[in-house]
Formats: sequence, C-alpha cells, structure tokens
Amino acid sequence: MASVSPSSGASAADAPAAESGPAFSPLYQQIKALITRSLQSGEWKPGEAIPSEMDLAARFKVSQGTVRKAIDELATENLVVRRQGKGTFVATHAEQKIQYRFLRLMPDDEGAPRGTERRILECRRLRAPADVARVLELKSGDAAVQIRRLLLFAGKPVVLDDIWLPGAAFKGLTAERLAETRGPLYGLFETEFGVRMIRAEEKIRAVAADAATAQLLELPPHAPLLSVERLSFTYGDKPVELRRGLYNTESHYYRNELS
Amino acid sequence: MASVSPSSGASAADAPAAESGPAFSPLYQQIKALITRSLQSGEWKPGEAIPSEMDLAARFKVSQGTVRKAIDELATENLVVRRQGKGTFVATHAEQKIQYRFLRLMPDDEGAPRGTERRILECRRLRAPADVARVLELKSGDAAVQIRRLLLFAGKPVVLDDIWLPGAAFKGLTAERLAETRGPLYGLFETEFGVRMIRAEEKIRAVAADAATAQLLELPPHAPLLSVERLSFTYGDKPVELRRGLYNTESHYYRNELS
DNA sequence: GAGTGGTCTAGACCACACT
DNA sequence: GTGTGGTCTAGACCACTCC
Repeated sequence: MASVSPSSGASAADAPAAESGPAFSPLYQQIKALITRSLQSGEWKPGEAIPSEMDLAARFKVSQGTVRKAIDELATENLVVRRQGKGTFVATHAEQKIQYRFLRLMPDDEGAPRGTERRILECRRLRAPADVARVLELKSGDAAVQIRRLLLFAGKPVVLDDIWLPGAAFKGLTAERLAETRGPLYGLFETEFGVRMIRAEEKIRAVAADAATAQLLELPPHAPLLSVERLSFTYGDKPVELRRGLYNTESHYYRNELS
Repeated sequence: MASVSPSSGASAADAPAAESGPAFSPLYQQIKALITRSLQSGEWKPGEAIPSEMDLAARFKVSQGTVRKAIDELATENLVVRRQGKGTFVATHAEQKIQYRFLRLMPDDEGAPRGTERRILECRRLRAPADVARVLELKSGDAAVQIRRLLLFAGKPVVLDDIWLPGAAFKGLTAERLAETRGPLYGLFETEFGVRMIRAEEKIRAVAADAATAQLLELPPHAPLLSVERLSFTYGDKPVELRRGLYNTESHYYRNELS
C-alpha cells in the first residue's frame, strides 16, 4: 500500500492534519478497492483465478490476513468465488449452474423452474425514450437497444420482458445473436460485450394486463400481473440495463427472503 | 470449548474415528451456536449488551479472534448489533428507529413511508384453519390468533394484513392491547410475548381485489393488488407468524435488492 | 508433496464512548 | 483513563485439490 503505513495499526493515523473531505477507510477496504479496480479493468477475466492471497499480500505489501478480509467482502458481494484448495475466481454469469441468477420466480409446486424456453420477439436499435435514458444515465437522443422476449416454463408463457440497454456498449447485438445464445443473457453480455452485472434493484407492483400482453401470455385481458422493473448495475454502480418484466403469477410466485 | 481441543488447528482433527452423521464445524461455528443458544434462552434480553469479546473468549476458552468471528456472523444475520466503544447488543424490534423492518413498500415519490397509521379491524381467537396450521406447524385444532388490520399512509389505506399467530404463544393478545400499542407489532411480540422474529420468507403474486377488499382499500373491484404472503421465523427456524398482505401499488412499490 | 483457501491464536495499536 | 469493538500483523496448522 502506498498511501498508508503498512506496519501495524489503522490507517487513520496517517491522515494529513487538515483533512476535510475524503474520510479514511481501513487498510483492507483500500485493498478491496484496488482488487475491485483490477476486476473492473479486466486484469482478471470472469471465470479466471485471481492471484493467491499470499501473492496479493506481497503485491500490496500488507499481511495475508488483510488481503483475506478484503477478499471475504468481495466474496460476500458475489464479485469473486472462493474454492478451497484451488483459488479465488472472478464470478461469472456464464458457465453457471443456476440459469437465472436474478430471477426470483418459483413454480408453486416447488424447486427451480424446469423446461425453460426463451423466445425473442424483437430486438432493435433506436433512440432511448426519455424515461429509459434517465435511469440508464444516457444523454437524450443516445442510441439504445430494446429487446422484447418471452420466457416459457414447461411450454407455458410466464414472463414477458422488455429489456433496454445502452446502444454504445452493445454494438452488434442482434436478434440472430440472441437467438443462437444458450444460457443466461447475462453470460452473453459478459463474454461478448464485457459488461458484468453486479447487482440490481427491483420495483414490484401489481398491474392489469393490457390486451397485447394478455394475448402473449395467453391470459384473459385485465388479468393481474406482477410488474417487475429491474435496474442492473455494473462496476462502479453504473446502471447498464433496464428490464421491465410482466410475470404471470397464477402458478408461480416471486420468492424473497427478509432478514 | 468442551468438545474440541482449543489449542491450534481446526476441530475436525478431534473427530471420533467412525463418524457417520454429525459432521464437524469450525470452532467459531460452535461458539456461534453457543451464543445463539444463550440468546434463545433469554440469558441476554433484546436491547441488552452481551458480554464483551474478552469475557466470552475467557468463558469459552478460546481466543478473542474466534469469538469475534462468531459474533461477526451473528451481526450479519442481524441477531446482534455491534457498537464500537459500547459493546455488542441483542437486536430488537422495539426501540428501533425504522418503523417497519420487514415492510418493503416505498412511496413512488421517494423516501420512507410518512404519516403511517394502523387500524385494527379484528382480533380473535379460533381454531387454526388447516392451511394456517400446516405452515405454522400446529396440530389441527390448535388455537390461533387472527388479526386483520389496515395500514394507512398519509391517510390513505394501502395495506390490508391478515395475520395468524399460534394461540399458545400469544395468550392475552387482544384488540385493546393492540390498539394501545405504539410502534411495530414485532416490538410488542418481543416485549410482551418473548417472541423475536429473526427472518422471514415472502411469496409475492399479483391478484385481483375481491369486493370486500376493494372497499377497504378504497379501490374499484378487481383492481390489481400485490399479494404478499410472509412466513416469519424465530430462533431455531421455527415459524411463528403467517401474514397475508394485500398491497395497493398504485402509488407505492415493493422494493427489492438483488446481488 | 506443493499450493491454495480455511481456521486459530496471540499480541499490538486505533477509534470511540463513558466517566 | 478505562473498556469496548475495529484493524492489522505474524505464524501455525488443517483441509482440499492437483500433480
């Protein structure tokens, strides 16, 4: 560590006298930030192993325990995955057993959704509407990609998604490219466009289906639907995806854990 | 620690040779379990401080660092709260700044719900219906308490809750007692009945309002509502409350964070 | 056996709160 | 000042994975 005396004690002691803004963070937080920056810059790619704790400790000139605490937090935030005896790996949405990491929909009977199928209805580039531009922090008039797709469980349509992406970061995303993709979209975004979703916020409401939606989901008009607006963020809390989903909750439910 | 050699190394080394079931846990997990048991037994009451890390280390004959790691996990699970310079305190729903710890409903404009009001519609004791008995793990025919109440934000009814509690644990819970209660119900449950909610699971759906519900929430019939079925657990993952809520999401939304 | 993460210990100093 | 939790270090051994 450059900005801090590595030998014993907390970092705050090394603060300039007349400090006003920055505020200090513990050494391990600074290490965490440095590791995060390397993740962000692509020094270690998703799925790859990062250097061992000993190596990182040597690199940053801190003890292994400090590196460990930094990595501990990154692991609880799902940015990296630890595997005893093997190493610490950059988390990835691709090559993942769980199909839909962010999808909380469960079938009534139990277990995870089975027999999932994806149907791309539309994929086009256009100028971002004002509301989309605002939440994605685009300038008005910037290009955006809109994807409409249907998710089917056991042959029945359950989710209608309307996905908005910043056009600049997703050049070359076409309906064909989507159609030939297996596995989660977030895996594609990662491997093809270098955009990794870190976390997301959802706003959930109950709405009545409009005529077009009802037909797509094979429901009567005005059927109650779960409206799930998801804003996904990548490194640095930068919003990179707006997803407006409508879920048929007749035989599925949205599962949440509170603690 | 009794069951384990405290001096250096993991506990697995101390396993009997022909072990079949139990499986071993690290020392700090065993300490965590012991502390949890003390919390459960009421040795330290909600709001009180638990012994210092040094004291606990001496009591369990382990190092302070091991106690620390145990408490760290209890803190992330919200069972205890650490306060630097003061001590570690048993978490409590009473004396809490946040009014509704488990309620994820937010007004559209922003911030937390303001001007909240609670209106008890009903509070009666009866035999638990089969479905309620099942999830609360009651024997069929066991007594239950049912509470129906309305939550109003800024004068407008937004949430209609139907709450089910095991009758045995909540003797003496009456409409009067509820009416005179300020603050969260979970605070009352804690101080009056010694039942502390630890975590909860929710199943969320979209439904159409029936006539009676629509009237109570001042909505047209068949208006779409968020149905939130919450099962709350106390120590030992014992279910102790079933709450069926109907939320009007016209000017509020259910907020969730994914990571 | 070598290398990795996982656990445990012991001791030091810092930041904060109360007295 | 005293006591609390918070951070940092250094060294030891354990468990798992791969060679």
